[in-house]
Amino acid sequence: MTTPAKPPRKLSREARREQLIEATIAVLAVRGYARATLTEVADTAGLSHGLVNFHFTSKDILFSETLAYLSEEYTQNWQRAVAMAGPSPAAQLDALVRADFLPEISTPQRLAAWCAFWGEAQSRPLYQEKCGSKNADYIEKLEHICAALLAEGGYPGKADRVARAIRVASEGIWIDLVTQPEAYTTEEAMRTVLACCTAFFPGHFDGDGNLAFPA
Amino acid sequence: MTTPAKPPRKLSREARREQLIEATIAVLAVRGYARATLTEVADTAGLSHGLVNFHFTSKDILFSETLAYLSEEYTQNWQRAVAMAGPSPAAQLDALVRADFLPEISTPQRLAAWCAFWGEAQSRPLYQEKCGSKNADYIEKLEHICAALLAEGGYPGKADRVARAIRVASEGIWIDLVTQPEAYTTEEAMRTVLACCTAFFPGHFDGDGNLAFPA
Amino acid sequence: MTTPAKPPRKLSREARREQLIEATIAVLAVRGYARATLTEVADTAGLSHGLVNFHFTSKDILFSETLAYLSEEYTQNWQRAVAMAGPSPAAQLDALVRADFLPEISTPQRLAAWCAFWGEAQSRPLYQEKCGSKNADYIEKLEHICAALLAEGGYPGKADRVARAIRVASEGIWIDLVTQPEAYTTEEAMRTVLACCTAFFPGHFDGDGNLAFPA
Amino acid sequence: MTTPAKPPRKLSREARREQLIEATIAVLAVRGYARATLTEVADTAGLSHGLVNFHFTSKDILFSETLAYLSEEYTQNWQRAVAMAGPSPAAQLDALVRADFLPEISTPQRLAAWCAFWGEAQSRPLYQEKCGSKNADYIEKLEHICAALLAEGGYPGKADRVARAIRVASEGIWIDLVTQPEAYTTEEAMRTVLACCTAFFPGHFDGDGNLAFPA
DNA sequence: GATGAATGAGCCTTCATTCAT
DNA sequence: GATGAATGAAGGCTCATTCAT
Repeated sequence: MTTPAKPPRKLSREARREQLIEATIAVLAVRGYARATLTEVADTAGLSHGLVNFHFTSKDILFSETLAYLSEEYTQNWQRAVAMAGPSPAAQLDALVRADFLPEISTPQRLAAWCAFWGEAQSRPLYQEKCGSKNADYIEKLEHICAALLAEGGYPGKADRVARAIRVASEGIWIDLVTQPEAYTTEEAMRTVLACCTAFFPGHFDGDGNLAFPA
Repeated sequence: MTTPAKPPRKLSREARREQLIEATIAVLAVRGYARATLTEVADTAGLSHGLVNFHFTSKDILFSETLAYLSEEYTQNWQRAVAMAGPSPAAQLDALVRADFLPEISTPQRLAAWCAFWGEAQSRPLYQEKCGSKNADYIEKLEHICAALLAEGGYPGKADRVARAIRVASEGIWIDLVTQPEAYTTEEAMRTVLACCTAFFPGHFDGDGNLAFPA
Repeated sequence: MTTPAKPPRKLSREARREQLIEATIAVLAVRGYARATLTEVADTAGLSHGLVNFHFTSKDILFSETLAYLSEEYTQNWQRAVAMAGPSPAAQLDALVRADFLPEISTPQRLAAWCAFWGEAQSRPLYQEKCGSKNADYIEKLEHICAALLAEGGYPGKADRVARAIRVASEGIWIDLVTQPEAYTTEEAMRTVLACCTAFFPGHFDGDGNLAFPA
Repeated sequence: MTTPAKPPRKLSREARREQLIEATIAVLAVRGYARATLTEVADTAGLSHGLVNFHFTSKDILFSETLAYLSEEYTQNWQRAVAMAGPSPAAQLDALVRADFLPEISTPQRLAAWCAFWGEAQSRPLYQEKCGSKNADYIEKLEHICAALLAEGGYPGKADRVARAIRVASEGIWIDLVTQPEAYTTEEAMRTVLACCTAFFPGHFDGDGNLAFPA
C-alpha cells in the first residue's frame, strides 16, 4: 500500500521556504516588483497567506532572501562552469560567458526577476550588494582572465576596462532579453557577448564566437 | 527695490507639467518605482497633492508621461550629437556613444529614473515600447554605422550583432553606474564603451578610445 | 449691421442662475444625486467652474435652490390648472391630476431630478420641506375637493384618506415612470391616477377616467 | 461564573456579510446614499474598515448586495403572506397589501434605505432591476387578482391599470412615510392603500378597508 | 464679472501584518 | 504547524472651494 501522490502536508522548513521563494520569483516576473503582493505569492505557491509570514517574518525579508537565493544560484553556476573549464584563460572566459545563458539560469522568469530587483536596488542599500549579480568574486575572476589574455598581446588596453566591457555587455543583454523578448534568441544573445570576446581577443575566438583552439 | 522673486502662483499648463515630471524623476531616483508616492512628488515640486491629478489624471499616467519625457529627451540628445558629427561613420559612432554620457543626460538622477522604469517595464506593456530608451531609430542608425565600418574590413562578424554588442554594453554600464556609483567615474564608463568600439574597429579608435583620425 | 447670434457674454444675474439650475436638473437626471458634480454642471451649462460658486456660494445652496425652483414651478403649474378649471370640484380634481402630466412638468429629466431629491430628502431636513412636491397647499386643496365630492355620497370613507390615496398614487407613478421608463406611456400613467378618481367618485368620471359631465 | 459573552472574533462568512449589510441599511437610513461612507458602515457594525472590502470587494458591490438583500427579503415577505391567505382573490389582495406594512418590513430604517436606492436607481442600470422592489412576479400576481375581482363586475376598467394604481399607491405611500414621518401612522398608511382596494372592489371591502367577508 | 489653476479634506482601496482557532 | 478572517496604516483619487489673474 502506497501513500497517495498528493503533496505532503508537512514539508521540511527548507523545502517550504524554497517553494515560497520560487513562487516569489514567478510573481516578480509577471507583476514586477511594485505590484507583487504576498497574497499572490501564497496563491502561486498554493499555500495559505499566513504561512508566508510564518516562514519569512516580513515581506522585506522574503524578497531579500529571494534575491540572495538568485544570487547564490548565479554564483554557483558560473563557478562550477569555470571550474570545469580547466586552466586555459580563454577556455575559462568562454565558460564564464556561456554560463549566463544556460537554460537553468537564463529562463525568462529568472531574467525578469533579476530585472525587477535591479530597478529597486538603487534605493535599497540592502539589495545593492546582491545586485550586481556579478559580484566582487566574479569581477576579480574576469579581470584575472582578461589580464592573462591581454598579456599575450593584441588589444591595447587595460584589463579592468576590458573586463568591465564584457561584464556590462552581459548584463545589458539580459535587460534586452526581458525588454524585447521577441527580438532574438538566447543563443544569439550569447553569441553577441562572445562577439565582444572575439573583438578583444581575436586570437582566441573565431568569427562566430567559438573558441579558436578548444581543449 | 523689487518684490522678491517668489514662484508664480500660476504657470502655463506645459510649465507645470514639466515641473511635475522633473519632480517625478527626482522621487524615482531616491525612492525607486515601488515606493514613489504622489505625495512625495507633490512635496518635491512644492505643490499640492491634488494638482498632480489635475494635470495628469492618475499616477499611472504621470509615470508613463515621465518615461515618454525621458525617452524623448534621450532621443533628441543622440540625434543632435550624430547630426553634428558630420558624415564619417567613425565620427558618428564616436558621437553616438559619447552622447550617452553628456552631463545633461547622464546625471545620477536620470540614470536612476531610467533604471526604475526598466525594472517595471517587463510587466507593463505600456512601458516596454519606451524602455529600450534605445529605440528602433537608434538601433537602425547604429547598425548602419557598424555596417559601413565593417565593410572596410577587420572584424569578421555581422553588423547587427556588433551593433547590439555596443548597444547593450552602453545600457549595461548605465545599470552599473547606478548599482555601484562609487566604483568608477562617468568618464571611465564612457571609455569602457569606447573600448568596445576600439576592439571592433581597431583602425578607427586608439587604445584610449579616441578617434584615431578625428575630422 | 446686426450683432452676431452667439450667446451674450453678460447675462442678467437671474438668467445666469436659471441657466445653472437647468443644467443642475440635467446633471441630476443623468448622474443621480450622489455622483452629480459642480464641474459637470458647469460643463453642461457651458460655463466656467468658478462661476457656479460665484452665483451660488456652495454646492448645497445650488442644489437646494434647484429643488426650490422645481417646487415653485410645480406649485404654479397645478394652481394655474385648478384656477382655469372653474368652480366644479370634479373639474378641479380632473385638472389637478392632469396638471402633473403636462409635457412641461413631466419631462423625463424633471421626473428623474425629483427622484434624486426624494432619495436624499430623508437625511436632509432642508430638503424635506420641499419634497413633498405636493406641499401643504396642495394637500389642503385636494382634501377640500374630495370632501365636496364625498358629500354627494358614494364612497364611504374620509376625505383625508381619499385625498392621500390619490396623492400618493400620483407620486408613486412618477417613481414608476423613472424606474421603468419603457413600461407604459405618460398618457397611460395619467389614466392610472384618473382611474383612482373614477373608483372613488364613480358618478363623476367614466370608465376611461374622463369627466362624465365636462363643463 | 462564565466568561462575559463578548462578540466572537470570528464569524462565518455569511454571518459577517449579513452583519455588514444590516449596518449598511442603518447608515443609508441616517445619512442617505450620497453621504454614506464605508467608515460609517464599519463603525456601525463595530468592525474595522478593511473588513468591508475583504467581504465585499468594493463599496459598489456592498451597496448593490444590500439592495439585493432588501429585495429578496421583500419578495419572500409578500409571497409568504399571499400563500397563507388561501385561494380567495379578495383575501389574497388583502394579504398582499397588508404584507407591506408588517413591522419587520416596514421599519423606518428599511423604508429609508429603499428610498435612498430609488433616488439612485435611475442613473444605475444595476439598481434599476431591483428597484422596483415590486418586481415582475409581484405585478403579475396583483394583475391576476385584480382580473379575478373585476370579472365579478363593478368597476369598469382594465385589470392592468387597476393593479398599477394599487401598486403605485403602495409605493408612493412609502415615500410619504419617509418624507413626512410625523404626519400619520403606519396603520393609517395601510388603511389608505386598502381604501383604494375598497374603491375598486366595493363588494369585497368595507368602509374601513377591512375584508367584507373574511375567510 | 469671468476664468481655471491650485488647494486640501475626505473617501475608497490595497495590503502587510496579526492572531484566534 | 496551518489557516484565513480581521486590523489599520498608507496611498491614490475626487471634488468642493478658493483665489490670482
